[in-house]
Amino acid sequence: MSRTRKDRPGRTGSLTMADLAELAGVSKITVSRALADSPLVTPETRERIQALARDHGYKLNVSARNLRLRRSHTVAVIVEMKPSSDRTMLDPYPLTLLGGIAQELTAAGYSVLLTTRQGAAAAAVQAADGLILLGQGVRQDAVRRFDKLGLPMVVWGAHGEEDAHAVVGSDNRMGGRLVAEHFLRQGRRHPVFVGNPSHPEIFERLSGFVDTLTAHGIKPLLLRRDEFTLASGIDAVHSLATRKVPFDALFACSDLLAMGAIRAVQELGRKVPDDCSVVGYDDMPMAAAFQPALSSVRQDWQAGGSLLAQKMLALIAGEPVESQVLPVSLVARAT
Amino acid sequence: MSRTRKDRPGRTGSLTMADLAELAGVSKITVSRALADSPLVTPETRERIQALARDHGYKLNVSARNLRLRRSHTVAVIVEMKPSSDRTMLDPYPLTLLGGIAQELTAAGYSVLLTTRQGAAAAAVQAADGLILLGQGVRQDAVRRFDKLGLPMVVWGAHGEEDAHAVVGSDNRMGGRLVAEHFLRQGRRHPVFVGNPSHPEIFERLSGFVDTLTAHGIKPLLLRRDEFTLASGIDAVHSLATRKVPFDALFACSDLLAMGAIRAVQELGRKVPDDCSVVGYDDMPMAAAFQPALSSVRQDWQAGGSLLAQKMLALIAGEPVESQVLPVSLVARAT
DNA sequence: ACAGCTAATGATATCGATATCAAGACATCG
DNA sequence: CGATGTCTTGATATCGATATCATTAGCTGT
Repeated sequence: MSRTRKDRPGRTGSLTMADLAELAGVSKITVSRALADSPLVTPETRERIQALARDHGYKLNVSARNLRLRRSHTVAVIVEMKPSSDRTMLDPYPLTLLGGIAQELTAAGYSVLLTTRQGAAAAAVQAADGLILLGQGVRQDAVRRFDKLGLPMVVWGAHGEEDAHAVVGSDNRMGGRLVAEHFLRQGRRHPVFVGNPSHPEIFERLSGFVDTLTAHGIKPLLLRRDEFTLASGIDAVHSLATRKVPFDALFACSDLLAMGAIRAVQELGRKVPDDCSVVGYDDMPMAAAFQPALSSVRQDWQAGGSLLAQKMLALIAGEPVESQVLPVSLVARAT
Repeated sequence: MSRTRKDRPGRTGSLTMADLAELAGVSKITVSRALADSPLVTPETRERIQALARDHGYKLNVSARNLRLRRSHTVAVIVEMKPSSDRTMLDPYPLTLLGGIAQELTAAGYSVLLTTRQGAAAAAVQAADGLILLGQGVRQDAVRRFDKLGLPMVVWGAHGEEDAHAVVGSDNRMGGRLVAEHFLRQGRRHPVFVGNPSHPEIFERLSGFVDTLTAHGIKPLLLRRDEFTLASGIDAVHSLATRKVPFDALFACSDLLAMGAIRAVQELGRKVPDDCSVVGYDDMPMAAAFQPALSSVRQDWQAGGSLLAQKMLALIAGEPVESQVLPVSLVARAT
């Protein structure tokens, strides 16, 4: 029984370049060149081999090529996906960041390898040409751990004092300041920040907010809420009411939280924005259709993703890359 | 100053098993076994080698292993990302599907390779152990094209008549029927469907909607809108008003569209739901906080993602897999 | 003591592609 | 006519891991 490669059991039934070479009566390397459109082979034989490859459904073995070329045209994106009640990357908005990254990288011919920090899958990360970290603070140990891989790396989040790598993030401090100024213009006396400041980005919003207000002699209250849900916003306001804490302005660090808060304030029989103004964060599309129309700080997640990807591509190309903060803007509507 | 990249001279900078072997005074294969916790090596030498690997920061070359083992522990997810005005996978909700997939697969030790249909990046797909297709209709040529790769494949979307592969999707027809019955119970006479029926899933919603209504002697109107935005919803209602078409019930195929429509209806001086009831789709979290509280068809994208992933894992394990439709439910609120 | 057995390790081939260098065919030029 | 150069193709080594089969050391049993 002749062992032709045609009758290999099962597998993918895929031929190798060696098979093609035999079929065409040339050597492997000629096949390799022909398929790569190398000018080193006669147009005639190139055509012939390419046709052969098409007809027989030849499929390149990417692992073999990656091994030989020592690059994978793949960028790993590592997201924080702890199943806790914390805001996870599985939320729609952080995922938008991923969408921006994917769009930019695939346009450049790169693939995106999506992984979590935990899990055995982390092994695959090492095959990547670069690393984008989402959802973990910059100073976390995770960042240092991945730094050890020696891969080009870009991080999304708050900026550290002395970052060893490029960081891209929204200007959260500016977001806090804009809202503070908004409240000051309205003459509010008892502003409250609602959110989870243990999250570095949100901490920055808080500090921009607090700094601006205290500079004007106003001392805001911090109401800590870990969840970014409607219920959490409602609950936050209830908590203020039962404690009889005075408040006339709320800065919630997500739109959902803000909407919940507004409903709760209204249920207390108080008017928004007359008795209490409210500002959210992210400016989701329906913020404008909310009643009353929600004021919110807009940050462009998708643009952030694109930027992360662009910096990554630059790093891979060996160019130097700087950290960058993306400006945010306050969209002042009714509340 | 940019210290973006570790500047090692020449080489890849990382050692290989051969290097470790030399350091430990054993052979490559012993190193391989030691690192794989194989019982074939003495616990003592295993410890020694593992310590050595740690100390020297040894990193496995995944491409090499993939080549040898002929599997990559990677599942490719191919999403439709055309930059048209169509609903793209970059929208938050379809991305949630991806979140579910990622969570399930990474928990099982697999990585997710995210790619678009176009682009050279498609090459990397062939290295995957399986393929999940999102965002393209089942009967599209794209599906057939990827089918040729001979990889385990699962598709998200509407179910075809005779599918050659496993399809998972929401029960869109049921969604349409539920809304139709809701309108019938309310005694509505002039229901309108707002959305883009060229999208197979949305076409199913439409047909479930229409079939149920016509069975009760009511003929709904189709108002075609391609975008899933607030503006589009507003515009849709305006178009009805200027054409003086009578309507007393709107079924919008996204919540955003529904919210825009509601605002437009209210601006016309008509009451929701008294003069016109409205139902959206997806039941986004803030649907409940909308005023009036939005009724919506709930579909669990993330669960869909998990299910896709589970079926993929089963396929990879060689088990047979059936197509499946996920039930949806109508969350009837004020509108 | 010697055949027979297990435990631990190693030599070699292999996965499928590409880089390097060499070689044959053919044309050009002094 | 021989030397040189260009064009096309090929033989071989290599990337870094693992499978297979062979080998050695240590142990038991009668």
